Amino acid sequence: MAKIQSKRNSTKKEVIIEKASRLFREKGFGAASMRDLAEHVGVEAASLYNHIQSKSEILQTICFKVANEFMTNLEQVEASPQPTLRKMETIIRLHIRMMLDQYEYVYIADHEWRHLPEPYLSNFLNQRRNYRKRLSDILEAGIAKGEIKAIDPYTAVLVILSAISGIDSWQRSRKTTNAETLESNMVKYLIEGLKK
Amino acid sequence: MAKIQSKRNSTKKEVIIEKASRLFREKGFGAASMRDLAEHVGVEAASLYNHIQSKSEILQTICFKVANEFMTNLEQVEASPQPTLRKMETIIRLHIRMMLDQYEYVYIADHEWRHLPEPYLSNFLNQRRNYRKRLSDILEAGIAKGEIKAIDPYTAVLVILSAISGIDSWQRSRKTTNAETLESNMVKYLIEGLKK
DNA sequence: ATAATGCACTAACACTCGTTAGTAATTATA
DNA sequence: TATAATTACTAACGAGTGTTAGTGCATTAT
Repeated sequence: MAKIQSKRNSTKKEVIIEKASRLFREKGFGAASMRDLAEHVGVEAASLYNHIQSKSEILQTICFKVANEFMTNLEQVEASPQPTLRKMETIIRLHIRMMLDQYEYVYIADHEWRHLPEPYLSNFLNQRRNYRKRLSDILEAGIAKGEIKAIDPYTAVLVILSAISGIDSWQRSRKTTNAETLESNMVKYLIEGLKK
Repeated sequence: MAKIQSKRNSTKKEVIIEKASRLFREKGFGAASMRDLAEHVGVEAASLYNHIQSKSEILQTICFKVANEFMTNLEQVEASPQPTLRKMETIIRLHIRMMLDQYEYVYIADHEWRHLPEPYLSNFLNQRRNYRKRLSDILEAGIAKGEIKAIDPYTAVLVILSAISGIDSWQRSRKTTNAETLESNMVKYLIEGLKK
């Protein structure tokens, strides 16, 4: 019979989640059906349930995988002794690079979290709020130390994160600009706005 | 029997679209059902079809209403003799204000256009691409005239539009910051990045 | 060799979906 | 007041939803 596990070093569950991430991004979580997904995996819909518990479990896995990755990185930056501008640049570059080479996952965590069932939804939103708060704390500390311009930290965080998440609308027209150029252009714009 | 048209100066179709915009924004186009919508309007689902032709007609109406409003404004700005920085500020402020007081509509045009059926989908994306191109042309002209910093125009447009569309994640925590403050903070950050 | 597990299969359940037909009730026009 | 046009209603359609039960084959462990 048709077997899953095409690639080595990845469980069937991981294959399903990878295919699902592509599908959820293209059609949206609600519009993507399990039969859709099964077809992409090369299996009947019912067979998916030998590896996952539910459709929304897939969404949970994706959302929290991304959230954890960002959070881990943030903690490292917080613990480092770098000046504020460097900290921000590190964070911005990580966000851009995640957006570029884990596009599907990041996109879903950004746009499809609405469909998380409780209590995961609240959990996710709390983590998100917490992340932004700590980012804004970094900026605030930088302002207090006179390292960066006295801009409203909350607005700055909003602008920075939103600008990066907007890269998705660039993904579709990759031809004109390449990734490194985009990254450096974007960093320049966003960091310039923080300098004194 | 239960009648629609609660407010004067608005046809029943407009009432339906207004309620739908709220619903589509909250649950997403795919997850919002016609029976959901009908209940909010105070009518049976089938009755909606005396006023609209299909579910996706509602989405089309919303998306193109927003697109046209932005396009009209852009044409006025293009035709004006203002310096580049003023042009950009006018556009940025319009975007922010649209986001603030036509939130539901703008949000849907921003996030739910995926679900437009062809040929409306292509049409919409063309308009969007065109809009961004013309914005970036304004910046390019400004750079050529030496009025603003020599930043990559495409990246700048991406950052500006994305930053503004990210206001939606602020909408939910309105308490801390008020609208005018957010607008002026955001304009400051975004315009500062363009100055020489 | 035998038992045990893993996994894909078919079939089906219990919905929900957008939408249409046909009819009754209401409103506007004359 | 009689007639025409709107518009809301009930009932139902066919298709699609996530998910479960039960079955049998294939690989692995004993």
